[in-house]
Amino acid sequence: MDPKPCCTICPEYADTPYVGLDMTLFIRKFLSEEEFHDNFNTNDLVNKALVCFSLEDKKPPWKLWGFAYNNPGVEHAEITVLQELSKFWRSNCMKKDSQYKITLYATYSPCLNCCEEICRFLNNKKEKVILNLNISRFYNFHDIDNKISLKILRKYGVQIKMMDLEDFKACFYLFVDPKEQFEPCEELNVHCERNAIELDHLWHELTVDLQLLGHRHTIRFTYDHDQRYDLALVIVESLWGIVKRKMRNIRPNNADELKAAIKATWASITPEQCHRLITSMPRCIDAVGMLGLSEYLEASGQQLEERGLN
DNA sequence: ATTTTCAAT
Repeated sequence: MDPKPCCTICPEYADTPYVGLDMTLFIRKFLSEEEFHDNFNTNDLVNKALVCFSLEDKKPPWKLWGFAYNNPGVEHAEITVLQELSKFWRSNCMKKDSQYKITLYATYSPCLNCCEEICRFLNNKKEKVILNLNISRFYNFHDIDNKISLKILRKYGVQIKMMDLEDFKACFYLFVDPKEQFEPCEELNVHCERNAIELDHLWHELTVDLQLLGHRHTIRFTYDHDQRYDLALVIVESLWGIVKRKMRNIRPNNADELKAAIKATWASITPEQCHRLITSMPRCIDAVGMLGLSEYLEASGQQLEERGLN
């Protein structure tokens, strides 16, 4: 059995010199029923990722659709899909006043890098683009980055949902052919419910992985739902890569100490680093400006002033 | 952790 997906390249791309993508992208092709069940499966171990995608404007039919697998060691599936969408954007006249909707059904939640690429993709669009991301299971949720990245995506307005029975069904009927009746895999509802709860927790918690700081266990603590605090923490989280490096030698003993350490670390972030955040996350910073959160951004007040946000 | 996770200890 070949563990890789069947490797026929779409005829219309047969002479396209794709590097690293030629075996993983399928445009206007349906999944086989077997592929669907192998990948959109909440029970078995799956060491590959699959993303089904569709692009539509206000009226049907889909402008572009298909699916992509990851290219082992080269590219995650999301990147392949984004590249294809970008290519479509470049080679078609997109109407500025139109509203585009991208729907993704992904077997794994996107990693930090993929989330950043999704943000970049959305940032580059002048048109209104709604992105619906339906996820079948979490990707390596032990790694804090894969949680924080979802929060960043959400702040960007991406509609994120852990797939429920209806979503699996919808994905099946949209992307599989030939197909029989949809058969949910065992325990699907149980897994879906757990996933939905997990995602809801994620939205309402600041999760900090103390393993990174030399502790053995991950500590999860909730913060209040005050929107200002929420946003401030999301900004801290978005800078987590920097914070992580800066906090290497700090050993907080409890959640309060940890919070204080994060706050202090945040305050020590340089304007240059903050500038990088501002340019990569304008929507987040806009929200900060609107809500008068600049006190949380003292270290970068200069940058905010320049942009007229405080 | 529910968890072998976009492979390859």
